[in-house]
Amino acid sequence: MVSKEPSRESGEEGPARTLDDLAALSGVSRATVSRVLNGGTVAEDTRRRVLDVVTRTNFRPNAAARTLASGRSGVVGVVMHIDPHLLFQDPYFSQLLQGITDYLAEQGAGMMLWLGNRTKEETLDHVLGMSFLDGVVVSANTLDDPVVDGLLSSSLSTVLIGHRRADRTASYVDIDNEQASDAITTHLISIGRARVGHITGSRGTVAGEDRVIGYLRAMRRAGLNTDGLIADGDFNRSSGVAAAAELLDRGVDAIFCANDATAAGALEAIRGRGLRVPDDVALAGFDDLEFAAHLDPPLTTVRQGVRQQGAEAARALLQLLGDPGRSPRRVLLPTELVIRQSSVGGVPRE
Amino acid sequence: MVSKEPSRESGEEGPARTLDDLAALSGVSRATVSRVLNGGTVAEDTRRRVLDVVTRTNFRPNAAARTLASGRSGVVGVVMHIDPHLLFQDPYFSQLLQGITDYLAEQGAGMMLWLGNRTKEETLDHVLGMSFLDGVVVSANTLDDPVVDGLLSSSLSTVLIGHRRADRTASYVDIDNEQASDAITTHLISIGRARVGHITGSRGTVAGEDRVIGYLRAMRRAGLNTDGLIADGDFNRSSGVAAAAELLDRGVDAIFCANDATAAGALEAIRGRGLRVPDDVALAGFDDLEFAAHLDPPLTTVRQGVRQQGAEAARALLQLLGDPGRSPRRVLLPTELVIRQSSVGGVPRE
DNA sequence: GCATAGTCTGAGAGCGCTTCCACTCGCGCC
DNA sequence: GGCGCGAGTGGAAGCGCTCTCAGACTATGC
Repeated sequence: MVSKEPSRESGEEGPARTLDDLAALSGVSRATVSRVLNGGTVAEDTRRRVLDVVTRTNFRPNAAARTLASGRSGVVGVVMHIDPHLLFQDPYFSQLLQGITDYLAEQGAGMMLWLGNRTKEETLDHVLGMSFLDGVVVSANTLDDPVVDGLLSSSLSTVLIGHRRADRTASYVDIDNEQASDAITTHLISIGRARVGHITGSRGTVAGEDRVIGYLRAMRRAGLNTDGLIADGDFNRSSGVAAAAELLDRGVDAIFCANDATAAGALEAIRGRGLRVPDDVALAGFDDLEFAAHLDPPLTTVRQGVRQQGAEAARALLQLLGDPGRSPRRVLLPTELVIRQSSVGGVPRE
Repeated sequence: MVSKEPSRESGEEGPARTLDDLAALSGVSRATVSRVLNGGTVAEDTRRRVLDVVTRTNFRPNAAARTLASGRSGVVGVVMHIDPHLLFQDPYFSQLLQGITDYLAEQGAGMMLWLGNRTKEETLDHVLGMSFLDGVVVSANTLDDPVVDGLLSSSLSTVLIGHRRADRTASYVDIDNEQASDAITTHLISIGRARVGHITGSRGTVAGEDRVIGYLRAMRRAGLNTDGLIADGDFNRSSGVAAAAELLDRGVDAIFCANDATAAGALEAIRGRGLRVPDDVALAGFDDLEFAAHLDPPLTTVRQGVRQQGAEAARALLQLLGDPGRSPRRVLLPTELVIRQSSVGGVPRE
């Protein structure tokens, strides 16, 4: 004969699988149990009684049912549509991802991840297919990206990492690439360099283009000519070697590279010609990755908190979800000019 | 007056949000729509009619409702409880992750990811809290891991990457570390080395321990003494430098390192003493990471398809989910002995 | 011609939760 | 003493889907 009413004394109860089970066990209605679990107003002793049963039975609410009934899942998507090889290679992306996962984990939010294994169309389809997602953080590196477009035009709350010049309605987190490039270029000018070259990042990326703009702005303001002083790179070391060679042929006394990896390549090229840094050619990068401080000479660069960018993006998304009426969140994170010996040789200033 | 029956001619329909909407639009019942969407038996022209409406309205089924009703979500968890720094640093983990994500994406399965940002208890709690997960792939590196224990004792279908000697019931994917270590050690013996040293991986890891066992087995079989020939490492380059120094002091004519990174460190130490590889000391690693072939001399090592391991784990999980009655899946992937000049100097054999 | 089998479809009962609404108290107020 | 009020609670209606069941109808066999 099976007793329907489990004994209160026994620590051993049938596992409670539903709110109704809990309700029966603690002698209240399902609605009250739900209130206890979700922080509604419940009398203190009722709450305690229910919570006691919850912990004793090791109850876990059914996430699907919860999502269906409430319309929110507590899960957000993270889309980094980048070649996974690059994703894990390039500290930029891995730090970004770390910043995001840290913040989300801290806030108790779940995360689904899409990397660039598939075509953009497939990825977009997969993400939108996960209809329970509350929102999504997406890396927007290139000026034009169907994944980003698709997400923005969907009903999903979306926060971009990196922004798009054309769009003034989307929420995003980014750094002010123009301003930072302007600042570091101005620094190179301020130490007496007049023929400052620039090795660009990948054309078609927001960061790459904006850094060119900042560079040009600084040069123009100083009344300096930039003819032939811009060489195309692609954010990779090898492109730095080639582009630096070009610029050296044309005669430069400083090179501002779109990122640190490129600068490392440029350094190699400069050295290869027997020139000295910074005496003959001053050098600057962008990112302040770990190795930048350990180059010889240590690299002048722009420090951007990549991890922080990830965390900020996640935070912006959660804020947006918490208050849907809220206007788009636009966050421009500050950067810091880090001057080292590759530009001011005699004056180590770390 | 609002027409309940949308005109068939108009390409412009109200967005269909539910199966009932679709049913109304295509003049069938909700059950039939569901059958169309899930591959039930439906008359061909009915199916076409419904699918037409589905695409026209750009319908996306509600994943939460689907999960609630069916009990499966199409989403699996991936738990790699490793310091994220290490995760992105070490090609082993990133390749594993790539293998998993590739396979899952290909199969149309969703993926939630947990990295080692939190304590193991928190992670376990998060994962189990996502009650809609169909199953989970978890990396089991250490002999003892509360996350792995917790998952195995939960009701969640679980596949381990790496296995646990004590457990003969869990599903796992692994390589035969013992056999592979035995083979590479035997190779070193076969080229005439008698004092073969071993630099271990991290103690407490399955891979580390099993490689020691394989090494010992080979040495014993050959009747060789191993006293003082084992030095502790931790899978990192720097530990290879230190441990190799130890072994060289004790006199060895070959060193088998628990992985390639350690071998790179050992190579450095050997060179540092002015000794030649392989003439004075033959060297072998494990993993066959990209750089192994580009060391000087190229490194003899064991190739394990890490990416494939990830893919196999994902596949094993999906198989398990497809047929719950099925007995645990235990997959031991083959490894390949890659002999290069660090052991057989004169005979390049790539 | 009728029983039988096979094919296709609709009705409807959930899945486990949230949340609106209404109801019951006990309290302080005029 | 009656009233309003707020706090606490239960009832019940969904959320959007799956899936069993039974029914309708057609094809087949004897």
